[in-house]
Amino acid sequence: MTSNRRRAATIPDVAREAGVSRSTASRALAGYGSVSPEARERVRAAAEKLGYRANQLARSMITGRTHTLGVVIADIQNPFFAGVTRGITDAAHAAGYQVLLANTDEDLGAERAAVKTLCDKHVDGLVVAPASTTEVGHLAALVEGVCPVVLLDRHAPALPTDAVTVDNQGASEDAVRRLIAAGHRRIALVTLVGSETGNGAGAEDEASAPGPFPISTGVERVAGYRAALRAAGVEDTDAYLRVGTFHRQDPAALTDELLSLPEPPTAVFATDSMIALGVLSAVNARGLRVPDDISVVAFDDAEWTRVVRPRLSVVAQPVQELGAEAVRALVTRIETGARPPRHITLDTAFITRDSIAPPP
DNA sequence: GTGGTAGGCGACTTGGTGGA
DNA sequence: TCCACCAAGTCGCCTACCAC
Repeated sequence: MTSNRRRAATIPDVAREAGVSRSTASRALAGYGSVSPEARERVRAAAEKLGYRANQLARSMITGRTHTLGVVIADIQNPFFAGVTRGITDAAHAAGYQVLLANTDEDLGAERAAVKTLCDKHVDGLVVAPASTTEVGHLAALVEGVCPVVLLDRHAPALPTDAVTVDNQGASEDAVRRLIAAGHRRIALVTLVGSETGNGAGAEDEASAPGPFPISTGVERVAGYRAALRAAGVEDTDAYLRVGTFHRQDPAALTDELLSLPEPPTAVFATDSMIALGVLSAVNARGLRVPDDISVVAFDDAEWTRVVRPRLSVVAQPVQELGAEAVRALVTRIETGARPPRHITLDTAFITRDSIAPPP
């Protein structure tokens, strides 16, 4: 079987067309050494005529660099990661890098496969939102080797590399404190964790039990929730804490279970905007009104939270800036080599809208 | 300023050799 | 004949060096 694909023009082709040697053509195209203006123009014209494009594969062989970044995100459908990816691609292009994207659905096995695939493609570095911040052996091997890694949205203390996050605990504590200030005492938290954790949290029968959490984000947001409740004198801080498993438990079902309790919560804190959708779905299904019957607060300022009625009060993260900062940290690490790992923490802001009211 | 040449990058294929 | 193993060659490009 023969290929219909025409052979791409190479430097020898351009040199022949321009009537110069390969050396001169190469010098003129790459902009090094000395080339007369006339020869440079002839080479340029020949390259344009032949549609010459430098072979990046061949160039990568020499330089050892592909100018490609691998990005491993947890949930491509989540508006948070859509915004983060926008920040990543903009910052990468500005720095002269292309991006290869992989989605893991918060699954550790899928993450390991994605990391392997991207490394096989010889990306210059990886931005990873890890499905687990405790099981990071596959990333540790890279950090110790030749592929720099920057963690995004989550950080793993055992992994000596850069991480870019927000102050999840502080932001969560602040959000719950605002519900307490509005008079609430029965405040629920609904969250999801990855599907394969290796520590039991992914088991079906343990799904609604509080912790352990495989992701630092979950640990910190729950810690902030508990801290705020403790500070308000609430003894059983886990009575209204519900932890589901990504793709197994529906946040709406978890919320419905909470609303079935003899003393149901008067407020719900959803740890991301997708979970908030599930919470609202369950609230609507029961004919309850926000905020008259139940107050709702979400982590993430997704666009829809500003459009629905009532508009949701949220913890806003600098979503695009998270991605851009991760790329900047990664490019610095690629281009300047080893330096002590940094944990960059960006600020959040609580946005008060219409979904908080005193308890009924 | 220019031309010619050699070496090297990494993954893969091809061909030669030796042993079972 | 089959298999395993190894060396050499392939691809396109960059770079250094020397000669003119």
